[in-house]
Amino acid sequence: MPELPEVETTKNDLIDLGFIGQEIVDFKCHWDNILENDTCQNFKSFLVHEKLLKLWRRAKYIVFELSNSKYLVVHLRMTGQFAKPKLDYEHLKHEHVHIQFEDNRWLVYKDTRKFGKFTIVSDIDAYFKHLGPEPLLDSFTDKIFDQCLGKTKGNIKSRLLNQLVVAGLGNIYVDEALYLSHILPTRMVKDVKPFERKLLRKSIQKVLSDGLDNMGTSLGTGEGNYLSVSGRRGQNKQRLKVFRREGLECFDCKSIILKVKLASRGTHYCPKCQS
DNA sequence: AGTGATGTTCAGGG
DNA sequence: TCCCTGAACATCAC
Ligand SMILES: [Zn+2]
Repeated sequence: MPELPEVETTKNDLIDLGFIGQEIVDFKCHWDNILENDTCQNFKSFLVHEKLLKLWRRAKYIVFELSNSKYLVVHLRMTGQFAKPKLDYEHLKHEHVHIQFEDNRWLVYKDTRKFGKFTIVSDIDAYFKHLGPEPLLDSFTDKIFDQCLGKTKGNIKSRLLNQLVVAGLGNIYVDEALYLSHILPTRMVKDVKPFERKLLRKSIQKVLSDGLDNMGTSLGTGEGNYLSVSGRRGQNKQRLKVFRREGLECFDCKSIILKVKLASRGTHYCPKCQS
């Protein structure tokens, strides 16, 4: 269930697989709903003979830039991941998309819950136009963040989960950033003061860059657990201060971390450090 | 065994 | 405009 650090790590690991510069020679899909805007046959005829020029990320999307000036955009949603490439084609459980490159290796997309999406995009700027700013760029300033947050009616957590406000945050890193900022997730956006907005912007960058340094957060061991390319675990779980720590002591004040439901999501906070 | 929860997003409706 | 709900699915912990 990848957020920005997990998607960035996956993208970086995909680059390391060495497919850039190669032509796509075959394409198979076994679950049509993963293909967003066309049939498997059309994806295949569109992709085959095109060269992979670049791999990059925007928000939680991975972009495969192709030689026909078009883009294969992949969203991992909850459980999407890329398996270790293999020379011989096989179709294992939970594997839904297979892309073969000219060195004959198959790039394998697996997705336990099948929520992931592959989309062919022509106008990439238009496709991403609605998204909020990239929080790890220098252009993500206090002023920009303040403008994006606005003074809207709802609570701060829901606001931060909205990809149109800030791109790339998800449930883990929102809870963590709010903890570092001493702000309760339930606080109304309009009640988040200017100095708190500055601290929140810094905290967002802190939790995301720490997450990235640790190659993402792998929480469990089951099928739905986040893993980067070839099944490598992220190491960021040990750094989490509140997420999935309900019932345990706050590292700062020793209060018991609480968990409630907010924005239809499990939400973790310290009742003493956050207000 | 049944029930609710799970790291995402989208559409629909109040 | 904003947010809640349900849906898209499979697995896991009670
Ligand atoms: Zn505390």
